[in-house]
Amino acid sequence: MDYQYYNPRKAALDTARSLLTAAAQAAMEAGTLPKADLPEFVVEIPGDVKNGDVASNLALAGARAFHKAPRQIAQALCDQLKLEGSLFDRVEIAGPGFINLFLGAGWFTQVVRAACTNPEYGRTDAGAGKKYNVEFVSANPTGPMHMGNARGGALGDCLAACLDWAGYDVTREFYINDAGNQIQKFGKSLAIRYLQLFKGEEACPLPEECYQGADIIQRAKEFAEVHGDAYVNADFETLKKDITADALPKNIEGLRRDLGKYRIQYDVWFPESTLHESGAVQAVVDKLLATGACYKAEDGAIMYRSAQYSSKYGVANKKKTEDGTEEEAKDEVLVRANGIPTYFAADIAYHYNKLAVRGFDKAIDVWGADHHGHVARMKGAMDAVGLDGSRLDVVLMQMVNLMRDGKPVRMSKRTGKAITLTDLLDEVPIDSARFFFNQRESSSTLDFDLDLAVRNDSENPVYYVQYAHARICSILKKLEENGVAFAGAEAVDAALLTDPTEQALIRLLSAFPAEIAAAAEKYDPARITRFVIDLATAFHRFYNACRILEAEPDVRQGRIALCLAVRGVIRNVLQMFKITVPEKM
RNA sequence: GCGCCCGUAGCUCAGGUGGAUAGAGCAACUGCCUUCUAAGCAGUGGGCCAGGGGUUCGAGUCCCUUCGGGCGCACCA
Repeated sequence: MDYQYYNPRKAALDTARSLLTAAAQAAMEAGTLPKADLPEFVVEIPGDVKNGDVASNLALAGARAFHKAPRQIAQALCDQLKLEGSLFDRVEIAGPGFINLFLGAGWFTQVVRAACTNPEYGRTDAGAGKKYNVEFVSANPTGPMHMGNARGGALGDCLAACLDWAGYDVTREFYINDAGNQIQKFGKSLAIRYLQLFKGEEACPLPEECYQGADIIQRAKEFAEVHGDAYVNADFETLKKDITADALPKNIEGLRRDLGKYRIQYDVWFPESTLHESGAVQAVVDKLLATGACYKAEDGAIMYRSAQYSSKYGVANKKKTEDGTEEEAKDEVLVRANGIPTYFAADIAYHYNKLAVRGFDKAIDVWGADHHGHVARMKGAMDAVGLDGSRLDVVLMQMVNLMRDGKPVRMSKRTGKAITLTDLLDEVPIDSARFFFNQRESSSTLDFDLDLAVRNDSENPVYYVQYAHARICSILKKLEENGVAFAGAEAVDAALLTDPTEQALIRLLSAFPAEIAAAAEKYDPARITRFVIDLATAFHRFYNACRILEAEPDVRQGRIALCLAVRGVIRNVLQMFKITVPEKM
């Protein structure tokens, strides 16, 4: 059998649903149930295995439609269930009328065989090759990256991996904000720092609104080393332009290098400046003017009627006026009176580029929750330019609290400034950082325990998972040394794996492809982190309950297959998330 | 004021489109290595799921509301 894209959990649920549907039809034809439209019903994996492998509430949900007691309906359905040749070999009516189905040994055998032979077990074609663009971090190239970027990097990269494994055609993208106000501010800060080198700080003080970081001084020094004082008496705008041209590429390269160290490789680095240069920004503004979504204000600025497009995607932000009363959300500026477009204008052009020019089916943006106010207007803007706002999804992630000794830490001891991504990675292993940032759903604030992240023991969940992998490698080596070889998946019979820990392990293994698909659908890679911890736990339990080397040969073959399967799944998860996969610890 | 996120064990958190007795880890206590990695496992205790209303066979989950905490409401990005 070909196990490519095999999803055993989905197979079980889909089979159960169609068996029940067929049974309901048969019961209606046989007259044991009155003819009626089939109600909506649930087919699910119960929390407790005593309640079956798959359970359905069809009889409960159908009480009204069939005018019968749920247990009677359940009986009528079970009388018509054709389990022969299906994945199931037993059915039970329980409690108020639940129908509980029990999977046969054949299904368990398939799961183990698939998981131990298919090196890409977990991969499915659920995404049908749709083109998805995941844009994340997109930090300003004007300074170092912060904790939000650290979380966003781990989240975006691992989300992209989940989408890839779920069968989407994924592009990882970084949007370089190399145009606009903050670049002007960047240039001004650099220029002043440069002049200070020759004239002293008193002669040209750095204004409050400029970037205060030491990195700016460093770049100014680098420029001075090459050009000396040649620019001291030059026109200030010329200095700004030339020093920006020198420093900006270095900063972008720095972002690339730091993110690379964090094991993030982008497919596309997209510079905002190209949208201005190519006329793409102008083009969307013209388009919006032509449709009437935009108009020219008295002072010459181009305004966009934001609210009427964004209301579909959420309530528009109300503005508060000085006397405390509210007014309707006012129109937004796309091009200032001085002719310079706002960030929003460029952003519309950028997302238009993703969806219309490059033809992505979906654009997913990972944003800090502090930008949530922009989600509705951005989606609305997609409608306004003639696209579909639902093709843009925004994953909002909440803040990170760094914790040390149980207390939040805000500032770096070394620099006295906010802790940067580089600071974090100097202190904490990259494995821990990537794992920890994906332990919580993005919608929850995340406490990052610095003490825990550096620990080399089982309390650190990343070590716990890695240890399970190393332990399996060690067992397999031991077997090899004892001349015990794996006879191949076809020899595996899961009916011999009857220990509760073995059954639990197989059930978990069976869920892996569905878990990845769910992570992709919900944009939530954290569930894979939790899954792999659960899998490691289930393995350690199995290891303590069952001997492998001394087991009966047929049982031993099954247990070796379990080891291979678990090793493969842990390896796949860690590799997806770009975490080291140690064979020895 | 308006909007978004959160509120579950002492702490950090899980709890598919409502389902059966609300689960882990940490912390506390008790056991398990002459046997494949003890960086592991087993067990014990611990809960008005923030409060109050609703919806129904059935609510931690859905609706309304109150109270706490975080984050936003720029011709910044």
